[in-house]
Amino acid sequence: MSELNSSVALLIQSASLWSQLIKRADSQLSVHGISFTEFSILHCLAQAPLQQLSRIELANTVGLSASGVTRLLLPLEKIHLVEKAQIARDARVSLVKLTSTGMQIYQDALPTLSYCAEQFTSPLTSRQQEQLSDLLGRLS
Amino acid sequence: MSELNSSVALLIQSASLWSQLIKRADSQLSVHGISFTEFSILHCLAQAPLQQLSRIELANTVGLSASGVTRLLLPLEKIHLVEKAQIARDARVSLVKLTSTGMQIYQDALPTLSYCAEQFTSPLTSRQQEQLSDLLGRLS
DNA sequence: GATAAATGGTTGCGTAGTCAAGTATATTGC
DNA sequence: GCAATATACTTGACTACGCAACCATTTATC
Repeated sequence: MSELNSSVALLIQSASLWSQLIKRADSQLSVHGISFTEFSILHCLAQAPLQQLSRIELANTVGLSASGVTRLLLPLEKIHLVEKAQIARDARVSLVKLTSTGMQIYQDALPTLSYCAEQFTSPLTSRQQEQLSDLLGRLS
Repeated sequence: MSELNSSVALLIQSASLWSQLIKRADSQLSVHGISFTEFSILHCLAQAPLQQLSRIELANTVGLSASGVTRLLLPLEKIHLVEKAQIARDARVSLVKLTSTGMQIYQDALPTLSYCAEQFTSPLTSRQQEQLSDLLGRLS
C-alpha cells in the first residue's frame, strides 16, 4: 500500500501546487485583463504560423474541450484580441487569428507570466530547472 | 524573448498535460463514484491522525479555497463518506472525519488512481520518476 | 473585562469549463 | 452520385470551483 501511496501522494501534492500556481498567475495577469487560460490561447496563436489556428487545434494545444474553446474565445473576440477567419478548402473550420492588439497584449503579459514562473521555480537551481523541464517534456 | 518563452512554454505545456491527466483520473475514478478532487480529500483524511482534519487544514492541503471545501464536502457527507465532529477547545472549527465507509471507498479507489498515475509516468524510467518526484517536492 | 482584530466557516453570486446533443460541411463506400 | 459516417464546431444544461461579504467565536490590547 505504501507503494501505491507514493505515486498517488505525488499526484495530490502536484494538484495543490498547480492550483496555487494558477491562482497566482491569474492574479498577476489580471493587470493585463486576461486569465492564465486566455494567455495560453494568445501564446499558442502567437507561436503558430500566420498567428492563426483552427479551434480544434487550439483545443488540443491548450488541453481544453472544443466547447471550452468556443466559450473562451467569445470575450476575446469581443475585445478584439482575436478575430475569425475562413479557409477556402473547408467551410467547417473557423480559424482564429491573433490581431495586432492581441499580439500587443500578449507581449505585454509575457514578462509578467515569466516572472511568475520564475518565482515558482526559484527554489530550484537552474540545473534542476532544466532537469524538471526535460522530465515534464517527456510526459506525452 | 526566447528566454521568456522557454519558461512560459513549459508552463503552458504543463497546463495541457495536467488537464488531460485530471480528465483521465476523473474518468477512471468514476467507477468508484468519486472525482479526483474528492479522492484527494479522502486521501488527506486517510493520512491524517485519527482520520480527521479541520476544513481549513483540508483546504490548504488539497489547494482549494475554504468555500470550495465546504461545497465539496456536502455531497460526501450526504453519502456518509465523511462526517462532522466538534473539538471542545474551539467552537469555530468543524472537524471532518473519514467514516469507515469512506475509508473503504478510498482503499478501493487507491489502486485505480495509482494505475492512472503509472500510466502517466510510464514514459519515464523509475530513476527519472524519482527525480521528478524529488524536484516537485522542492517546489514550495 | 470591553473593544478590536484575527480565525474558521458558510452563503450569494459569478465565471470557467464539461458533456451530450445538435447543425453544417466533408469524406467514404457502394 | 447518394446514403452513411466522420469532422468541426455551437449550444443547453450542469458542475466545480473562486471571491467577497457575512456570521460566530476566539485571541489580543488596553
